[in-house]
Amino acid sequence: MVVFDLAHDNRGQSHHFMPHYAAWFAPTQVAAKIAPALTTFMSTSQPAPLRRIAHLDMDAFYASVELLRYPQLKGLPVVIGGGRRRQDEDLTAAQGERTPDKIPVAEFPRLQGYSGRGVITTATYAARQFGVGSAMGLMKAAKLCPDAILLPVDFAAYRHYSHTFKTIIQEIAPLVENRGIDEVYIDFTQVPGGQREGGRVLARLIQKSIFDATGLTCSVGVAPNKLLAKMASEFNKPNGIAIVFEDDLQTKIWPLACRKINGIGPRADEKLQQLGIRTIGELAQQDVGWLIDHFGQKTGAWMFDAAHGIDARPVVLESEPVSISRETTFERDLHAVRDKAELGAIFTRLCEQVAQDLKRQGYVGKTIGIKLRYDDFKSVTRELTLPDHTYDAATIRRNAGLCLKRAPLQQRLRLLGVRVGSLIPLAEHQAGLRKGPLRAPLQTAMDLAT
DNA sequence: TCTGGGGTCCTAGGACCC
DNA sequence: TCTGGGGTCCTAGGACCC
Repeated sequence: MVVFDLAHDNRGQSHHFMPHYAAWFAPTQVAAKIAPALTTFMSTSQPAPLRRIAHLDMDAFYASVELLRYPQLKGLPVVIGGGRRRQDEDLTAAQGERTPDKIPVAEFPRLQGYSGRGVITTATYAARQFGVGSAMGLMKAAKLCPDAILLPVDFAAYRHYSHTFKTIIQEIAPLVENRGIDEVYIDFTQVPGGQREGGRVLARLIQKSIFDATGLTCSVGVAPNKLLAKMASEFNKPNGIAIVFEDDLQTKIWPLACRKINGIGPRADEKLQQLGIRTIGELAQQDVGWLIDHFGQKTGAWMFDAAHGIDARPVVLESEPVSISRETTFERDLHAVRDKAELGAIFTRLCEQVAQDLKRQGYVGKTIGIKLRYDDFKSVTRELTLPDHTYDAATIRRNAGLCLKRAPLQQRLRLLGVRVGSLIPLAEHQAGLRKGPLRAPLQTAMDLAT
């Protein structure tokens, strides 16, 4: 393999790159000088690298992080979720002077006797044996498996481990796209070693590096694109690697249920089944036009491509948030009139939290919205757009209040949410404000001149 | 005793402007 | 007086994902 040493990139770091990599990452002057030579070189002696995209998915992430702290729970039925304060306090009290790993199993809170509206976020395999699983109500789970240990969700801990494993990946392969707390896409195409055994060698290196640093395992799929990589990462869970090439489409992808395609959810799947389509292979046999007739231009065309393993989406390194929101389900259903004071207090607190989130993350938004969920679980949203961006809690509260007035309030409510959308970075907004007063007179002068 | 919280993207209709 | 498209913004709902 030919390696060019480009000495230093614009962050002052030293790297070795394969030639075609240079055009992307070298300082412009260097790239300009070597580009013609590279083009000749590539066209004569270097075959284009295969596009190799990896999807990495942490195995039972929340439960695994909890087991690092409480190894004595390994193999036992554990569910994580709820968030009733009682569990936190029980556990804190139970800890006392002991380190977490020394707390006897008998002292952990059980599902039995749980009351409240929480749902399961994660269940260990031992717990799943009893038929409990993600999104199930905790009270229902308590009936199925009363002896299961119930741990409160600890997002601070999960975020910490999330940051750790993502940093490790980034040091090995710099092109990483975040997909929530426990998943990433990685572009292997230009990474040294990324082509070896179709990506298996690099996947193994990343897996081992994460395990050595954290004790956590993950599963990796490497394929020509994100769509196939995402499916592949599920093939050999847990702690597995799966390599998929274009030629594997018919043997490895087509036998799978349509629901395995990321983007086909319960509704689309049901509709497909009604049309007699169950597998991706069957989906692939359909006519594009026919799919468009049933699912619309965009979805139909997308489904057709997906079934044929086609997906050109790039790995996206950074993206700006579109909206920031807070919502809460009440302990008991509340009525807009009879529980006005309680509801008002919650409403104000949600607005303050959103305002705080905006400030902390450095954004301002100009669309203020609310979400209501009624006791029959039906939801409505109302929103309005302000003339200017804001992160001010009182402004958000006032306008969210106007939204609330436009919603039906006869029925009792189970959830209230507040959202701020149409976000722009605070810095951008402030720069705009400084320019604002200057621009108006200039505009006028120009208008007069023309 | 049903069903959390934080997001993104798409659709579709209406307003409004050119 | 009637009749156009196209583009953008706004709003409400819904599917989907982690």
